[in-house]
Amino acid sequence: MKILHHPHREDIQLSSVLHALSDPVRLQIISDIAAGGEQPCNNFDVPIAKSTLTHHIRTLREAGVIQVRVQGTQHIIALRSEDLNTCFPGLLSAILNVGKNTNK
Amino acid sequence: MKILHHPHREDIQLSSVLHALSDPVRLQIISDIAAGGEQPCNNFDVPIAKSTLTHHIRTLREAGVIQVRVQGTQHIIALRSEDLNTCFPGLLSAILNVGKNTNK
DNA sequence: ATTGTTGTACTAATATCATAGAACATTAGA
DNA sequence: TCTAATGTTCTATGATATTAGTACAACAAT
Repeated sequence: MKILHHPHREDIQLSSVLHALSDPVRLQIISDIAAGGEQPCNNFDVPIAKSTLTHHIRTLREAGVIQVRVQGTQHIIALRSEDLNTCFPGLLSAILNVGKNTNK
Repeated sequence: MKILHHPHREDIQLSSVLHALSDPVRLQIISDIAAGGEQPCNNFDVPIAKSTLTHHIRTLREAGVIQVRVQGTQHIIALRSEDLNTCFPGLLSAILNVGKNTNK
Protein backbone atom coordinates (compact mmCIF):
# COMPACT_ATOMS: atom_id res chain seq x y z
CA MET A 1 0.00 0.00 0.00
CA LYS A 2 1.12 3.48 -0.81
CA ILE A 3 2.37 5.67 1.97
CA LEU A 4 0.75 9.08 2.10
CA HIS A 5 3.15 11.67 3.37
CA HIS A 6 1.92 14.28 5.80
CA PRO A 7 4.21 17.03 7.11
CA HIS A 8 4.79 17.17 10.85
CA ARG A 9 3.16 19.99 12.68
CA GLU A 10 6.42 21.86 13.09
CA ASP A 11 7.13 21.60 9.37
CA ILE A 12 3.93 23.27 8.27
CA GLN A 13 4.75 26.49 6.42
CA LEU A 14 2.46 29.49 6.35
CA SER A 15 3.18 30.26 2.71
CA SER A 16 2.43 26.67 1.72
CA VAL A 17 -0.83 26.64 3.64
CA LEU A 18 -1.92 29.92 2.09
CA HIS A 19 -1.04 28.65 -1.34
CA ALA A 20 -2.97 25.44 -0.74
CA LEU A 21 -5.99 27.49 0.24
CA SER A 22 -5.70 29.99 -2.61
CA ASP A 23 -7.77 27.86 -4.97
CA PRO A 24 -11.60 27.97 -5.03
CA VAL A 25 -11.87 24.19 -5.40
CA ARG A 26 -9.65 23.56 -2.41
CA LEU A 27 -11.44 26.21 -0.36
CA GLN A 28 -14.67 24.40 -1.17
CA ILE A 29 -13.19 21.10 -0.03
CA ILE A 30 -12.00 22.31 3.35
CA SER A 31 -15.23 24.21 3.79
CA ASP A 32 -17.14 20.96 3.23
CA ILE A 33 -14.96 19.08 5.70
CA ALA A 34 -15.26 21.82 8.28
CA ALA A 35 -19.03 21.76 7.96
CA GLY A 36 -19.65 18.05 7.71
CA GLY A 37 -16.70 16.47 9.47
CA GLU A 38 -14.35 13.97 7.92
CA GLN A 39 -15.56 12.33 4.75
CA PRO A 40 -14.42 10.37 1.70
CA CYS A 41 -13.25 12.11 -1.46
CA ASN A 42 -16.31 11.21 -3.48
CA ASN A 43 -18.48 13.35 -1.22
CA PHE A 44 -17.14 16.59 -2.57
CA ASP A 45 -19.43 18.20 -5.09
CA VAL A 46 -16.84 19.77 -7.33
CA PRO A 47 -17.07 19.88 -11.13
CA ILE A 48 -13.66 18.41 -11.88
CA ALA A 49 -12.17 15.14 -13.08
CA LYS A 50 -11.20 12.47 -10.55
CA SER A 51 -7.53 12.88 -11.32
CA THR A 52 -7.79 16.61 -10.76
CA LEU A 53 -9.46 16.04 -7.41
CA THR A 54 -6.62 13.73 -6.45
CA HIS A 55 -4.19 16.51 -7.28
CA HIS A 56 -6.02 19.02 -5.09
CA ILE A 57 -6.30 16.56 -2.23
CA ARG A 58 -2.57 15.92 -2.46
CA THR A 59 -1.83 19.64 -2.50
CA LEU A 60 -3.84 20.11 0.69
CA ARG A 61 -2.27 17.06 2.31
CA GLU A 62 1.31 18.02 1.50
CA ALA A 63 0.73 21.52 2.81
CA GLY A 64 -0.45 20.07 6.10
CA VAL A 65 -4.03 21.25 5.83
CA ILE A 66 -5.73 17.87 5.78
CA GLN A 67 -5.17 14.36 7.10
CA VAL A 68 -5.87 11.47 4.76
CA ARG A 69 -6.78 8.09 6.24
CA VAL A 70 -7.33 4.93 4.21
CA GLN A 71 -10.43 2.90 4.98
CA GLY A 72 -11.10 0.11 2.55
CA THR A 73 -11.37 1.61 -0.91
CA GLN A 74 -12.05 4.99 0.50
CA HIS A 75 -9.74 7.74 1.61
CA ILE A 76 -11.20 9.63 4.49
CA ILE A 77 -10.25 13.29 4.58
CA ALA A 78 -10.09 15.26 7.80
CA LEU A 79 -9.08 18.80 8.61
CA ARG A 80 -5.95 19.20 10.75
CA SER A 81 -7.67 21.86 12.81
CA GLU A 82 -5.63 21.35 15.92
CA ASP A 83 -2.29 21.51 14.15
CA LEU A 84 -3.34 24.55 12.15
CA ASN A 85 -4.68 26.36 15.19
CA THR A 86 -1.45 25.69 17.01
CA CYS A 87 0.75 26.90 14.17
CA PHE A 88 -1.40 29.78 12.97
CA PRO A 89 -3.94 30.76 15.63
CA GLY A 90 -7.13 32.16 14.19
CA LEU A 91 -6.18 31.61 10.58
CA LEU A 92 -8.44 28.67 9.86
CA SER A 93 -11.53 30.11 11.50
CA ALA A 94 -10.99 33.42 9.75
CA ILE A 95 -10.93 31.67 6.39
CA LEU A 96 -13.84 29.36 7.14
CA ASN A 97 -16.02 32.18 8.41
CA VAL A 98 -15.64 33.98 5.12
CA GLY A 99 -17.08 31.00 3.30
CA LYS A 100 -20.23 31.22 5.33
CA ASN A 101 -21.17 34.44 3.59
CA THR A 102 -19.91 34.91 0.06
CA ASN A 103 -17.36 32.35 -0.87
CA LYS A 104 -15.35 31.95 -4.02
CA MET B 1 0.53 59.55 -15.40
CA LYS B 2 -0.15 55.89 -15.11
CA ILE B 3 -3.34 54.80 -13.42
CA LEU B 4 -2.87 52.09 -10.83
CA HIS B 5 -5.90 49.86 -10.60
CA HIS B 6 -7.11 48.81 -7.18
CA PRO B 7 -10.10 46.51 -6.74
CA HIS B 8 -13.05 47.88 -4.83
CA ARG B 9 -13.61 46.46 -1.40
CA GLU B 10 -16.56 44.38 -2.54
CA ASP B 11 -14.52 42.89 -5.37
CA ILE B 12 -11.75 41.54 -3.16
CA GLN B 13 -11.65 37.74 -3.46
CA LEU B 14 -10.49 35.47 -0.68
CA SER B 15 -8.66 33.12 -3.01
CA SER B 16 -6.84 36.02 -4.64
CA VAL B 17 -5.80 37.46 -1.30
CA LEU B 18 -4.55 34.09 -0.09
CA HIS B 19 -2.63 33.62 -3.30
CA ALA B 20 -1.08 37.07 -3.01
CA LEU B 21 0.05 36.22 0.50
CA SER B 22 1.34 32.75 -0.34
CA ASP B 23 4.80 33.98 -1.27
CA PRO B 24 7.57 34.57 1.29
CA VAL B 25 8.66 37.81 -0.36
CA ARG B 26 5.17 39.23 -0.31
CA LEU B 27 4.61 38.09 3.26
CA GLN B 28 7.78 39.96 4.16
CA ILE B 29 6.51 43.08 2.43
CA ILE B 30 3.16 43.22 4.17
CA SER B 31 4.85 42.35 7.43
CA ASP B 32 7.14 45.35 6.99
CA ILE B 33 4.24 47.65 6.20
CA ALA B 34 2.23 46.37 9.12
CA ALA B 35 5.16 47.01 11.44
CA GLY B 36 6.41 50.33 10.09
CA GLY B 37 3.39 51.91 8.45
CA GLU B 38 3.18 53.01 4.85
CA GLN B 39 6.48 53.35 3.06
CA PRO B 40 8.05 53.57 -0.39
CA CYS B 41 9.02 50.48 -2.34
CA ASN B 42 12.74 51.01 -1.93
CA ASN B 43 12.42 50.56 1.82
CA PHE B 44 11.80 46.86 1.60
CA ASP B 45 14.85 44.81 2.40
CA VAL B 46 14.27 41.97 -0.03
CA PRO B 47 17.04 40.39 -2.10
CA ILE B 48 15.37 40.69 -5.48
CA ALA B 49 15.65 42.82 -8.60
CA LYS B 50 13.61 45.99 -8.97
CA SER B 51 11.52 44.48 -11.72
CA THR B 52 10.70 41.51 -9.53
CA LEU B 53 9.68 43.80 -6.69
CA THR B 54 7.39 45.65 -9.09
CA HIS B 55 5.79 42.33 -9.97
CA HIS B 56 5.15 41.47 -6.33
CA ILE B 57 3.81 44.92 -5.53
CA ARG B 58 1.43 44.65 -8.44
CA THR B 59 0.28 41.21 -7.32
CA LEU B 60 -0.51 42.55 -3.87
CA ARG B 61 -2.21 45.64 -5.26
CA GLU B 62 -4.39 43.77 -7.75
CA ALA B 63 -5.48 41.33 -5.05
CA GLY B 64 -6.59 44.25 -2.89
CA VAL B 65 -4.03 43.75 -0.15
CA ILE B 66 -2.21 47.05 -0.51
CA GLN B 67 -2.90 50.59 -1.61
CA VAL B 68 -0.29 52.26 -3.81
CA ARG B 69 -0.05 56.05 -3.83
CA VAL B 70 2.31 58.01 -6.06
CA GLN B 71 4.29 60.79 -4.40
CA GLY B 72 6.87 62.37 -6.63
CA THR B 73 9.20 59.66 -7.83
CA GLN B 74 8.14 57.34 -5.07
CA HIS B 75 5.31 54.90 -4.77
CA ILE B 76 4.02 54.78 -1.24
CA ILE B 77 2.64 51.40 -0.18
CA ALA B 78 0.01 51.02 2.51
CA LEU B 79 -1.88 48.04 3.85
CA ARG B 80 -5.64 48.01 3.20
CA SER B 81 -6.24 46.85 6.75
CA GLU B 82 -9.72 48.27 7.05
CA ASP B 83 -10.96 46.73 3.80
CA LEU B 84 -9.39 43.39 4.60
CA ASN B 85 -10.78 43.31 8.12
CA THR B 86 -14.21 44.09 6.77
CA CYS B 87 -14.10 41.42 4.10
CA PHE B 88 -12.24 38.75 6.05
CA PRO B 89 -12.38 39.47 9.78
CA GLY B 90 -9.37 38.19 11.64
CA LEU B 91 -7.51 36.97 8.60
CA LEU B 92 -4.89 39.68 8.42
CA SER B 93 -4.04 39.66 12.09
CA ALA B 94 -3.82 35.87 12.10
CA ILE B 95 -1.29 35.99 9.29
CA LEU B 96 0.70 38.89 10.71
CA ASN B 97 0.90 37.32 14.13
CA VAL B 98 2.51 34.24 12.67
CA GLY B 99 5.27 36.37 11.20
CA LYS B 100 6.16 37.64 14.63
CA ASN B 101 7.45 34.23 15.60
CA THR B 102 8.81 32.08 12.81
CA ASN B 103 8.14 33.54 9.43
CA LYS B 104 8.87 32.17 5.96
C1' DA C 1 -15.60 -14.88 -10.45
C1' DT C 2 -17.76 -10.71 -12.01
C1' DT C 3 -18.92 -6.12 -11.60
C1' DG C 4 -18.76 -1.63 -9.80
C1' DT C 5 -16.65 1.83 -6.58
C1' DT C 6 -12.89 4.51 -5.16
C1' DG C 7 -8.89 6.61 -5.71
C1' DT C 8 -3.85 6.77 -7.34
C1' DA C 9 -0.08 6.82 -10.92
C1' DC C 10 1.49 8.11 -15.07
C1' DT C 11 1.59 11.11 -18.85
C1' DA C 12 0.89 15.17 -21.37
C1' DA C 13 -0.94 19.74 -22.68
C1' DT C 14 -1.52 24.22 -21.20
C1' DA C 15 -1.20 28.06 -18.14
C1' DT C 16 0.72 30.71 -14.59
C1' DC C 17 4.43 32.46 -11.77
C1' DA C 18 8.91 34.19 -10.05
C1' DT C 19 12.86 36.10 -11.55
C1' DA C 20 15.69 39.46 -13.72
C1' DG C 21 18.22 42.26 -17.55
C1' DA C 22 17.59 46.23 -20.45
C1' DA C 23 15.35 50.19 -21.84
C1' DC C 24 12.21 53.78 -20.73
C1' DA C 25 9.33 57.37 -18.10
C1' DT C 26 8.76 60.55 -14.50
C1' DT C 27 10.19 63.52 -11.02
C1' DA C 28 13.38 66.02 -7.96
C1' DG C 29 17.18 68.68 -7.41
C1' DA C 30 21.62 70.98 -8.55
C1' DT D 1 19.29 71.54 -18.61
C1' DC D 2 21.71 67.74 -16.83
C1' DT D 3 21.72 64.07 -13.58
C1' DA D 4 20.30 60.96 -10.10
C1' DA D 5 16.49 58.50 -8.03
C1' DT D 6 12.53 55.67 -8.43
C1' DG D 7 9.78 52.37 -10.60
C1' DT D 8 7.55 50.53 -14.73
C1' DT D 9 7.38 48.02 -19.03
C1' DC D 10 9.11 44.75 -22.18
C1' DT D 11 10.95 40.50 -22.89
C1' DA D 12 12.72 36.10 -21.82
C1' DT D 13 13.42 31.92 -19.10
C1' DG D 14 13.02 28.20 -15.99
C1' DA D 15 10.02 26.28 -12.60
C1' DT D 16 5.36 24.98 -10.96
C1' DA D 17 0.58 24.47 -11.22
C1' DT D 18 -3.62 23.01 -13.25
C1' DT D 19 -6.24 20.02 -15.80
C1' DA D 20 -7.58 15.75 -17.66
C1' DG D 21 -7.22 11.11 -20.19
C1' DT D 22 -5.90 6.57 -19.49
C1' DA D 23 -4.69 2.70 -16.98
C1' DC D 24 -4.31 0.23 -12.76
C1' DA D 25 -4.96 -1.55 -7.97
C1' DA D 26 -7.62 -2.42 -3.84
C1' DC D 27 -11.76 -3.50 -2.11
C1' DA D 28 -16.93 -4.51 -1.74
C1' DA D 29 -21.05 -6.74 -3.08
C1' DT D 30 -23.39 -9.88 -5.51
